[in-house]
Amino acid sequence: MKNQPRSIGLIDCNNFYVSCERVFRPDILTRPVIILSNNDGCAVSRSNEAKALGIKMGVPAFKIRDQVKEYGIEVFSSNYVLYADMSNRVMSILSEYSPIQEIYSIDESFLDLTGFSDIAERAKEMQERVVRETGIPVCVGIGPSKTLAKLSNFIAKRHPKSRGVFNINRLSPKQVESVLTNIPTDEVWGVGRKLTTSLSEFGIDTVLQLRDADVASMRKRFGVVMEKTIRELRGEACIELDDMASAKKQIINSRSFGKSVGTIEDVQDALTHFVSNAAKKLRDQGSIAGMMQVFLLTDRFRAEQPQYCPGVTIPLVMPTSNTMTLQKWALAGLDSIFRSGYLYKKAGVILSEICDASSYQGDLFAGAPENSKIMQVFDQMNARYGKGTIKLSQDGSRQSWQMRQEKKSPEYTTNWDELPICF
DNA sequence: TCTCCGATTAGAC
DNA sequence: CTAACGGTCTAATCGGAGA
Repeated sequence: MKNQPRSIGLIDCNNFYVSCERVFRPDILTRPVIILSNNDGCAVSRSNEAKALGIKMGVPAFKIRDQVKEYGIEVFSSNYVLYADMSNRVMSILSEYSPIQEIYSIDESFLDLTGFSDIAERAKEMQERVVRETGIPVCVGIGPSKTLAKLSNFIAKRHPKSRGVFNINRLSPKQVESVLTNIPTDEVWGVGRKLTTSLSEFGIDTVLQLRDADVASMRKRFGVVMEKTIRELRGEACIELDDMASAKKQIINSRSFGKSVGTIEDVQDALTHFVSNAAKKLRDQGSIAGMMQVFLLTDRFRAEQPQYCPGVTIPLVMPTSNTMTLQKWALAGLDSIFRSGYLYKKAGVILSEICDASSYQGDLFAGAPENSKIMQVFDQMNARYGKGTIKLSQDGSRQSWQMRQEKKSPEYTTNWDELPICF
């Protein structure tokens, strides 16, 4: 039993954001489509047609304006409410196919399929069910390690012959070699731009070369992550599936502004809003934070303007998740770093030193950790009557910094008011 | 010189 | 027409301060 290879599945939604939009827009099923990042900044999801037109991942929107016009590319702002809801539907279906699921990102899930005798049929079935019940097409990659499952998924996506399912465990060693020799190292999970360059200087350009490199010397040169990657490529499962959604160790809320702002009032308004969001996330995972950082950035793409990117770290003597307390400290921090005469493009807050709210013993003389009753009521009201029903006075009341989102589709699945059809 | 810790980097999506 | 290059998260590594 122990000698049987693990069968780890990696299910990845195809062009996820584009696919979500297409579910409600059958008219764009065969058209080039792209989805822009926050602030309508960069292309972060592309349909195959858009990829074929040469639209690169992450390209700034203004740089492809001409192609958008010439080819009639359909452009959408990010609609995270919709994507999150579609993701939940997909993940929920997938969860029925294994008791061990790790939801790795909004559009990817690992499943442990080890021990199932009918892996090929299961993979096929989950793929068909997801597309039938949600409209989202997915590919399934299977391998003895997470890294090889990811690589299998890449093969499934690239080779139409696989029909969206590929299991590297079914290949002979010879076949594996011929497959891996045709894939460049940068397709490997954990190998990014820098490593690709360094590896190439070492004469390593294909996945096969990387797999067969000497572990000891590679570790010495590139570190422990590289060693794990190589072992995983050899079929040794070094990275376990992480069943439980683990509590975040750091919570960031930051945003680029729709246009740069120069007054402290505008930055205060944005910052209090970011703190509200971050504190809500903190409470949702039942945590409190012991450290807060506040930062400001001017527009780094405007080299001719004076640049100033300050930040301040604020230790919280009494860890808390109370929005009002956190906002008070954030505004004090802002006062200490804000300088007029600059145009700020982005601001944000980082909560860290996060621990469990219930485990915190508190200061003997300070009494119990800050009474969180008021925040509980606050959260309950917003949950019941809708986000933003109650908020603190300063939170996001100005519009000056709001991000651009000019092409957002309706929240089809979660908001009656946005449905395009009148009943 | 060693250790600790915050800051930076690299990677993922 | 404006003006126009994202947001979170983790882990490893770097490098300075203090012991």
